[in-house]
Amino acid sequence: MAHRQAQQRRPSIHDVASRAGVSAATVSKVMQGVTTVRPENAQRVYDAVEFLGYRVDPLASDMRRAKRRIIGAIMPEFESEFFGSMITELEGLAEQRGYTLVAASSRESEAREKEILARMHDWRVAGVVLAPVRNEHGPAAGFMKLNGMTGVLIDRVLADDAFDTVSADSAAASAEVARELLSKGHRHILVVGLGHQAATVRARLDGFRTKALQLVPDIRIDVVLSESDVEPLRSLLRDYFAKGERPTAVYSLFLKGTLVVLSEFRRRGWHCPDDISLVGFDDAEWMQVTWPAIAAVVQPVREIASNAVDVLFRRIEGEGGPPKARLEPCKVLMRESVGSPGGGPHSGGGNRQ
Amino acid sequence: MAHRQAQQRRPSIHDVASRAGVSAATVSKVMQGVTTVRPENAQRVYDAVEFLGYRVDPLASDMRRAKRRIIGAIMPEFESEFFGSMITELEGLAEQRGYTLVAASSRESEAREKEILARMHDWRVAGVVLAPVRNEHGPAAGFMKLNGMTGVLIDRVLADDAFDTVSADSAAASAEVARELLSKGHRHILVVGLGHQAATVRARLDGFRTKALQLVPDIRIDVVLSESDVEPLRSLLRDYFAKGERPTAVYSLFLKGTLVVLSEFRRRGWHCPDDISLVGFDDAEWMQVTWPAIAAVVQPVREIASNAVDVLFRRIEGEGGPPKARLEPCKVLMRESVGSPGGGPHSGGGNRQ
DNA sequence: TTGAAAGCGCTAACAG
DNA sequence: CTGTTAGCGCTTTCAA
Repeated sequence: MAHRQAQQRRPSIHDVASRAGVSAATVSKVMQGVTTVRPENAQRVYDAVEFLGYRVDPLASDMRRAKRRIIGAIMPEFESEFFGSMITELEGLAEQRGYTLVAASSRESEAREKEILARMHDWRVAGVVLAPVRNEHGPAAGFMKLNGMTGVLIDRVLADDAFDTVSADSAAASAEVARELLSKGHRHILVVGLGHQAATVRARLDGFRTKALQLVPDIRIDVVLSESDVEPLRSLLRDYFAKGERPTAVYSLFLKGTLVVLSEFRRRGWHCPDDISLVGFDDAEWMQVTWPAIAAVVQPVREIASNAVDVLFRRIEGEGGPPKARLEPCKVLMRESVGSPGGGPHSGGGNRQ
Repeated sequence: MAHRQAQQRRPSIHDVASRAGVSAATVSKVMQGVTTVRPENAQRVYDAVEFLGYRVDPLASDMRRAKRRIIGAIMPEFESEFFGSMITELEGLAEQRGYTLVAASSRESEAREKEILARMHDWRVAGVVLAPVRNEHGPAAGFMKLNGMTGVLIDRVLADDAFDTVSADSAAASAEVARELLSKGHRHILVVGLGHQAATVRARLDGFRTKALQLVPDIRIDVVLSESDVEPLRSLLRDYFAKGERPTAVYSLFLKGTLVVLSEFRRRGWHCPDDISLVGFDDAEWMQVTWPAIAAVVQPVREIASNAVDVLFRRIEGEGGPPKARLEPCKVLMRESVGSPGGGPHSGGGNRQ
């Protein structure tokens, strides 16, 4: 029970000390669970703490310590389920270790990414979980390196010579998508992506292409990549289909791409899977309630988050050694949006989920 | 240009002071833009700052100031577009004012909400933007009140006697949905909601019902409310339809409800709008690319965020007066999921995008 | 086992 | 206009 009324100033360690009749140093020790305090005194401290409703000021406390118990997280956006859950996970994990997470969105801008990082450096964060906008070679990673910050890179990265990385095994997942689509009989497939995310998009594309060519050497794979932004993709795609191209399946390498593809299908009046099949990288809750349900590659958010945090704290605690690159396996959920080419209505058998 | 190499210790204000040949106090003044410093000295400080790559430590600085330039944000979740954009907006707004945003997810738990708040209080945040799990009367708001914290309540709130509130005008939006559905000829409508969000769900329900009854006194409105969680809603809904109920339209009062409704439609093989119409509170990107596109009420995220921050800073700066309750107008986007009852295939005319 | 003293990095009050 | 002094709230030697 807090006995103080809505107070002006919160009680400080000295208030506790004087009420308990000990020194601030002793209170500090008790609060940190040091065992060399006489039980009698400890009890007096506990009583005073309870009476005053005292709580340690974590910032003041960090001020004196070596490292601050804060970790930073920088994501390209907060609006998607993927990064939203990522932040939720990271926050929980940080909290478990007695750290506070400060999260910021780079809003897909490398410039902003670097500014945020500089601000986090000002905050003397103990470490940073950075999901770079583009890849591991951006200015933000450079800044971290230059300033000797400790951090881990996630998501749109493959491997780095300065930082540990944790990401989804895009290549393997894409290979599996290739296997699934080819096994359904698709022989002309369009792959849609965003070029500037280099690292991962490349891995996804290569993983898909390599496996596909290995299984069916004369498979036809078209690629529509938008270099910079999502919007151009819309017209590139429109042009592609306007030329009369008629692949039997589309594999979108990222979530917004899947939305763009769907909206292009709408425009042309095509339905999945009767007119064309679709698989997207990145799952979302709505994909299983729409009709048809959209097949998707599910990234293991929890695994990525927990590995990232593990690795990060290992570095924070001073563990050395060369940076490691972790890849976490994805799940591929084939849903109704995938059928057999030419299957037509009510014949696209073999759908799971 | 920073001339230091990857340093062990960041330069402090004293390093700058001694290099510039002035006192720390003078450096502090220069950094804060105080104009009463002799230009010559100011220049020496700037030079030293640049040479050393010095940046003020915001935490140390706050330590001495009255208030810390940190504001906290607590959202029920980060996974949805709504709260994701909310955080993005809040972060940007806080940053504009030189504040850092510390965000946390209560994960739909009032217990956790209160814990987070206590931690933020420990941090001596200048203010809090709280989107309560349930409503303005939860334990978290009580905690804030009790501890004299300054804050603003958003989203699932209507009005409070201790804090300013900012939320979407759910009632007005729901009235508009009623008007739209009735004008299309619907006379039997199911409303689906989650009871425990009391404040807003009640407003949405009442807004809808009042307007509907006013327009068509003998309209039939069924209500399926799940008290606690989303999952029970699924079976309640199943039972409802199993009884043979056959409304011509469904209005879901919250996003997850819309997903549940859609998935129930799937299960029964019903298509919108031919078999039944659907409108959901809360918009999402995917809703305009699915087939049919889902009609939705769009909450004005930016307006809510910017008003919340305005109001909050006004309080932080000591402005008095009774708490105000703001309601921001929503947009209702009627899309293909809404047609006329009995319209059947290709006759659900009058759809707008 | 304890507490006095010395700060962490910064700012504010007040002499000079 | 500038520097000295005195802290913010806490932790950490280190001597007692």
